[in-house]
Amino acid sequence: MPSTDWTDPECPVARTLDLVGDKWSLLVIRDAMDGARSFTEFQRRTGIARNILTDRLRKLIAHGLLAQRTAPSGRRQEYVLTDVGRDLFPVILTLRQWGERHAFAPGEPHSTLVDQHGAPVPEIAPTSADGTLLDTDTTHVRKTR
Amino acid sequence: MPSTDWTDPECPVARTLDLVGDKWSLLVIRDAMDGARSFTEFQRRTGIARNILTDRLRKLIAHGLLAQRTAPSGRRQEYVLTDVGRDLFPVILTLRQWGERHAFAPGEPHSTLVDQHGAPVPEIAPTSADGTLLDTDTTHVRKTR
DNA sequence: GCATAATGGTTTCAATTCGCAACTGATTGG
DNA sequence: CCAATCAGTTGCGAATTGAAACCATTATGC
Repeated sequence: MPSTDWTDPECPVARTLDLVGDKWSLLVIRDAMDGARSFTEFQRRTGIARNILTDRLRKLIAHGLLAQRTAPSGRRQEYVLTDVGRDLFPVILTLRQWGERHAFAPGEPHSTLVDQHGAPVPEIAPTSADGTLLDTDTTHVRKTR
Repeated sequence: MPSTDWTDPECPVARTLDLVGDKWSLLVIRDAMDGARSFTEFQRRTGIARNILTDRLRKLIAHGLLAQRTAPSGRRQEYVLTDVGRDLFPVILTLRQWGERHAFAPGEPHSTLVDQHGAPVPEIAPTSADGTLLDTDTTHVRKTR
């Protein structure tokens, strides 16, 4: 099932980017997480061209991030996140938080992610098992042995 | 300085993707985080075409994620992450962890991110202020007021 | 019952992006 | 001086993208 020619086969970052590493795929995922179900709804929210939307939906389905099914009501199609797709939540969240920090002028308004009680979602901070903060300087990649 | 025509101006996710939402930019960032400094080193690690690498380095510099400077030793150029670029660490990490979970067959080997003591970096789990786990179902976007 | 719109596409075609390969110009090493 | 390396630039064909038009089914209005 998976695409066999990875950009960098043993790097998980590169494999993920081979699957969703373009602007539209991740925006489709974002909107699916926020409740979009139908072709037209994705098109309206993202503003993506329809042929590209067709292509991206197919690819996401082919890779198991979305499932296509006939809507319970009429004969509509609907596109819902699978568990695999839903598991991109931390990716979308970190993209959002970076954007909030660095892609807006100070004081410029933007949408916010809130929990069930309406409280803003706290910023994600990668920590080691012992609780110390992790960043570029305190981690490194160990190649496959 | 920033690009003025955003795909979706008030969504931080969309803004971030406008800046780094392509495969190559994020792979360059990944390699910069893992120690790459020179044009040739980026080219060797990513396998990217050189004209595309030129373009991506320029864009990342223009948006303030990379800084270009003359290397301390000779008269070589080097490209180093700014604080803004370094702050993409959680994004790269979540992309990596999703890939580890879903883009490899069970038992298939892949590189791993470890901390200074060689311990694997734990998986990131978004939590609310009170410590409860957050996901797609327990959060939603609040539009700008 | 007929017109009209929406839904989920496909087709067409122009523009953009991509990547290979060749060339450049400035250094560096021997 | 000669060869190699570095950091590109240029040219060009191929692949990808995007806007708009078209199409075949259902729904909906009146």
